[in-house]
Amino acid sequence: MKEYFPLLTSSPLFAGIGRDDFDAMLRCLGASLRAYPKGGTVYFEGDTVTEIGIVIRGRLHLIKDDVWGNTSIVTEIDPPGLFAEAVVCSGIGRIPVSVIAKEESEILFIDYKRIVTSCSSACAFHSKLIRNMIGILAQKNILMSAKMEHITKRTIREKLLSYLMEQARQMNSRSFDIPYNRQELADYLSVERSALSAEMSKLKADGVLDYRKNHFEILRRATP
Amino acid sequence: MKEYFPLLTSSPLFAGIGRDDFDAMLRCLGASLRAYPKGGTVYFEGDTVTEIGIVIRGRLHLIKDDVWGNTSIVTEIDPPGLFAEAVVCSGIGRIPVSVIAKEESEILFIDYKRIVTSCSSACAFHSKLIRNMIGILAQKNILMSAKMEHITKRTIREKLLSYLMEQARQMNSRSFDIPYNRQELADYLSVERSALSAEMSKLKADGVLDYRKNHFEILRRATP
DNA sequence: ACAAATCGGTTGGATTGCCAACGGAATGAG
DNA sequence: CTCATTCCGTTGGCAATCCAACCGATTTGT
Repeated sequence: MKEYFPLLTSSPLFAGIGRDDFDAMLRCLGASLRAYPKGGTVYFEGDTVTEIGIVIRGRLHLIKDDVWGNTSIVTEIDPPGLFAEAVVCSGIGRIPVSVIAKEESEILFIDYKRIVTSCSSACAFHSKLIRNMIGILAQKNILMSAKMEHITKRTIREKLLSYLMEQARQMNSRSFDIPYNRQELADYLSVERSALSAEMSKLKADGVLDYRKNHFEILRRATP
Repeated sequence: MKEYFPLLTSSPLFAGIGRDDFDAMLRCLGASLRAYPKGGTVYFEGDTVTEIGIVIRGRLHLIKDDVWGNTSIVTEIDPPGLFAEAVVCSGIGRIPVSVIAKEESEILFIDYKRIVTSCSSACAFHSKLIRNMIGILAQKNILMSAKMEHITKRTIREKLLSYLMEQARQMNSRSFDIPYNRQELADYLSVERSALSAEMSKLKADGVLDYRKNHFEILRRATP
C-alpha cells in the first residue's frame, strides 16, 4: 500500500497525514483496494453506497442515463479524485449517477463509518481526516454556489460579467487571468462558445472590457 | 439559553442532542448570542468570518451588491437557519455575500474551531455535531448538483423534463406531486413563468405529460 | 519550415426565450 | 354573494441564443 503514498497524500482528503501514520491509517480505516477492467461498472445509478471512493489508477466517468437511453457524462475523475463522497456523507445512500471505468482502474474504498467513528486506539489522524472531509464538502459548496450565481443570470452578457467580476474581486484587481480557454469558459457558463465570443467582442467594443487570450481587464461598469 | 432548546433542536445541526447535554454543550462551544436591529449588518461582503451563525429570531437576507450598486437577494434565512457554514468550514474565510437583518434578529454564533477541536472534557456531543455538520454540507451538495443538472440544460423543455424525471425517479413512480407552484418552479429552473407554462402546455399536447396543479404524470418518453 | 491541428472571432438564419399584457378559474374575506 | 387577489395559461412582438459553417491566427509535431 505504501507505494500509493505520494499519490494519496496529494489528495485533499489525506492532506497533512504523515508517511509514518499512513499504513496504520489505511488499515484502521479498513480501506480496500479493488480493480476494474476497462468498461467495468463500479456503481449503477440507484445503488446504495456506504463507501467513498478514491481513484488510484485509470479514469472514471460518472454518467447519467436519460430515461430514453441517452447517456451523458456528468464528470470525469482522474487520480487521485474522490467520488461518492456527497451521497455517502449525506446519508442519502442512493447514488444518482452510474460510475464506470473508462480505463482499467484501481479504486480505494473507505467506509464512511470508519472515518467518523473514532477507533479504539484513538488514532490521531481521525480528526485530521474529518476536518479534511468537511473542508472538501464545504469548498465544493462554495464553488457550486458561485457557479449558480453566474448561470442563473439571464443573458450571456450578465453571466460573463458576473463571472469576471467575481474573479476580479477574488484577485483584488481589475486585471487578471482566468483558468479557462473560450470553450471551457462557455461550458462553465453553459452557453455557446460562438455566442460567448460575440458577446465578448461587443463588450470590448463598448469599452467595458479588454482581453487577450485568457487575460482580462475590466475597464468600467457595464450599463445594459 | 435553555429557552432556545426547542428551536435549536429542530435544526439539523443539533439533531440528536439531548436536553440534558444542551446547556453544557453551548457553554463548551463558547456559543455567543448577539442581537441586531432591523436593517443592521451582520457581515459585510469580504469580511473574514470564523464563526457559523444560527438565526434564533428574526430574519436575515444574504445579499450581493452588483458593482454598479444593484443589490440582489441571494437567500432569505429564517429561524433556525444556518449561514456562513460553507465559508467557515472550507477555510476560505472571506464571505462572498453581505448579511443583513431584515427584522430585529438574534443570532447564535459558534466558533468553528470549537466544533472540530475536541475539548479537554471530551464531550460526547462533539462527534455527533461533526457528523451533523458533514451531513448538512453533503446534503446541500447533492441538492445543488441536482439543480445544476437541470439548469445547465439548454431549453426550457429539457430543464423541465430533467427536473420531472428526477422527481419521478425519487418517488419511484411516474405519477407524483412536486413541492412548487408554477412561479416557484420557474424560479427554481431560472426561466420565465409564462414561458414555462407554454412549454408545459406543449408537452401536454404532445402526450408526453399530464398535470393538474402540482400533480404530474409522465406518459411517455419525450422526443425533441 | 511545412503541415496539421487547435483556438478564437464572425456571420446569418432558425430557434427559443423574454416580456408585457390579458383573461379565466379558483380562493378567500367581508 | 360580491369583490379582490392569486394563480395559471395564452398570445404576439421583440431580443437573445443556438447552430453550422467559415476563416484567420497560433501552436504543435515532424
